[in-house]
Amino acid sequence: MRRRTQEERREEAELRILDAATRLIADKGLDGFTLADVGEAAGFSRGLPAHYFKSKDGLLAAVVRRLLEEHFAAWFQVDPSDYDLEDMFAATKLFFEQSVKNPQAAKALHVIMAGSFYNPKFNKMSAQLNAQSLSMIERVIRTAIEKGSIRSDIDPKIWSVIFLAAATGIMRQWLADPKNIDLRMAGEEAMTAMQKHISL
Amino acid sequence: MRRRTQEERREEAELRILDAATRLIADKGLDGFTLADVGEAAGFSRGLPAHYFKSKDGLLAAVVRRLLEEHFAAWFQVDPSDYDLEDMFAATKLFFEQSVKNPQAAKALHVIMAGSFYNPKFNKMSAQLNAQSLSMIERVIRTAIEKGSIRSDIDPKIWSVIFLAAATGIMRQWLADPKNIDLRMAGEEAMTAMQKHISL
Amino acid sequence: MRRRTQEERREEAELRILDAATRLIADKGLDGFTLADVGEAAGFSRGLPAHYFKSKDGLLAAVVRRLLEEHFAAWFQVDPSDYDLEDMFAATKLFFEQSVKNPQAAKALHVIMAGSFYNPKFNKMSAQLNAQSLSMIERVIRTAIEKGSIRSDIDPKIWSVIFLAAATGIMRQWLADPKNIDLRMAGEEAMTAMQKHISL
Amino acid sequence: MRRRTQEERREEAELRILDAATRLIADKGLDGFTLADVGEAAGFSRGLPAHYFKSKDGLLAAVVRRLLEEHFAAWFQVDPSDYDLEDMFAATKLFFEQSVKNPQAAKALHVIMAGSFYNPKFNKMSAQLNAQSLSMIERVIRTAIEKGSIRSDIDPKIWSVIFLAAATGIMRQWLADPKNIDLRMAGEEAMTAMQKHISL
DNA sequence: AATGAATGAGACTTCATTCAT
DNA sequence: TATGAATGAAGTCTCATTCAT
Repeated sequence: MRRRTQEERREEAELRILDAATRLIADKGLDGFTLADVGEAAGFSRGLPAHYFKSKDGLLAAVVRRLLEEHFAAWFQVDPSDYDLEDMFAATKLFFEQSVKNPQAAKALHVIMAGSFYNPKFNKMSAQLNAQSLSMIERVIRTAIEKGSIRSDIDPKIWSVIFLAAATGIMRQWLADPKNIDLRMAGEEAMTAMQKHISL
Repeated sequence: MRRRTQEERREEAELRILDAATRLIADKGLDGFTLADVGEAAGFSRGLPAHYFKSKDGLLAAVVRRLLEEHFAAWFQVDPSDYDLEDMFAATKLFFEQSVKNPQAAKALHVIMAGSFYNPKFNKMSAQLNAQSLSMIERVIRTAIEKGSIRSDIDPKIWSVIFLAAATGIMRQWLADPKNIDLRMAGEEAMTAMQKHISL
Repeated sequence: MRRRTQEERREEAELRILDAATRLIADKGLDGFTLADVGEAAGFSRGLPAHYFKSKDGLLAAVVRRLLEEHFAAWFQVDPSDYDLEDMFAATKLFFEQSVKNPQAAKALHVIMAGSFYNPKFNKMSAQLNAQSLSMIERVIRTAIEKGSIRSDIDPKIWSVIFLAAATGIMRQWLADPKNIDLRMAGEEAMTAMQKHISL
Repeated sequence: MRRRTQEERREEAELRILDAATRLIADKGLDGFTLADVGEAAGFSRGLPAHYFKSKDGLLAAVVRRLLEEHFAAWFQVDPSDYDLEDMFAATKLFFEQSVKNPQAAKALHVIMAGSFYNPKFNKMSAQLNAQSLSMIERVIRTAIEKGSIRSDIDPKIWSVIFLAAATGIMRQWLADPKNIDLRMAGEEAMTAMQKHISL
């Protein structure tokens, strides 16, 4: 049996570290763990995370990158041009499904977003994701109005805010108390309600 | 007479410290300032905040207490028993008004809630506020259903989640980017939409 | 008996820390001790030096400042305008005397100068001291030429380099091996030789 | 044939590593680079320097060895027995020439000497070089006195210190500020002056 | 032979907290 | 009462070194 190549070792180690970091972020919050904790949680030495990612911010950035790429790409990396209302609701549903399937990833992403409020390195990113989501929703609404599928007296900007607010707000509550909040039901109900309200 | 003055001075000093702390929480986040910073920002010595509030947690607790008492009492300290739908929407509107009037307080409260997720001393409080809000909304909805003012096929639990989600979600976006988000308009629009949707 | 005031405590503590740092620099070199070592050597906690001086560089800067101010002011903070050759040789002699009296200070200064070669924060300072010394010597020589007390075919720039080289070079050897080098004799002999050589 | 090539390759690789190390020492100081830096600067892997030289100290020792052997042999590895004053001044001049031709080597040597003061592994070497230089100069002076070419009232020990001081002091200034210091001129002038002074 | 992955000790630095004045 | 001096624990980060491939 051939031993793992260097590259494989490295790659696997990085992934295990990112996993451990994601878990720790979800479980203890951004300030609740140290780089050394991550190393140990991943089954490596206390120094390895720093060795790979140079700094805690570097590690967090890598975690964010991975979360966006591997878990929530459908939502965050979307081309809004050929998106209609149905697609958007479907994507939102997918986002919720993903989150239920991998609550730790969802929680970690949420924690990072919230905690990045004051970290100059991250608030730009979180602001960007927010703005990107808003403008995507807004365009979808505008297109739907033009197509005549929803009422024309709907303010797209306001309603993009409301839509995003509902989605993230429900998410927040579910993450805070997963046992008592039914993410899927609340999500669907809210979306249906909004859809009905703004439809012709 | 002399005695009174001492007490007053103490009280005023405490208030100035709490104000400074609120400002710093809003501007730099929970971990972005030290007790000494608070003392200096309040125009006192570096040691006074510790002297008055014993610890940073003590100071934060006092800040929370004050924010809830003085700024957001209408929302958080409500007796849901004699509350109807109108009252609730009015209270929400008031909450938004308060926040626009005193954004720093609103932001500080938000930051504390988010950041207290993993602070054992505070997550109980934030969970409580959340649960309290939810159950209050839920009871209001139930009562409204009984009174026949809203549809009976509405799930009070789900809709309390949705309502709170919308309110806090809009709040979050406004705090993150006050210039681009119109808190009052988005808030009112969202509330009206929900009200219409669940009404008979 | 009255206890020490806060200010006195602070001042004394700072001095003791600077003394300890000077000693450690002389004994172990710039990289041979930690801030914690300084605190303990001064009889305080391991954290105090960092508390006062923020960083190791900050502590070193304070040590330099103090050495220049308290031990070697005569040489380094001179107004060259009213200086003649005699004054300069006297100052040099004084510098050697000072060094013999307080070898630790002399050694610390030397170590810092040498070690600052690559520390951006300090090489400016050491370059400055060097340039300042050179230009002072050069002006003294020029004035002496004008006054006719030394030969006119002497190149002031070259000889300022030679003079400074001899002084610092002798210093260096003495510091490296105080028992085998007679700083005063070598210094005086060198100065006398140079003086004779450049005099008419 | 094959064997030879391997050895040559190894030898060339070692030389390139030593060159890179010399460059880095001159440019960044003893603590300003890592073994990995050396590997990369030499165009090899990050691990090769450690592989060849076992440790950083090992690498430094090799650098010193090479500098003394290849660049400054004339000065440092001299047999003083058959040396006269002329030879010594010639050797000094040669040392200066070498340094001008290969300033990086000169600077590296200087940096190592200065920085080795407190490195137990190296201070012995630097002390030895110093002592060796002094005793060589002293013997040359004594011989010259016996031969009657310089004054008998010259103290050989003192003057060996002065001579070495001037040479190294000028060197130091030139290394610190090569543009403003004329090493050759200052060196020659200083040597001529000393020679004249101690000659009959 | 050569690469680079992984370790772990130790440095710097920050700050809540305690204590002296 | 109020100030600020002093402590010490803990975190981040760097690297020489060892080890696997």
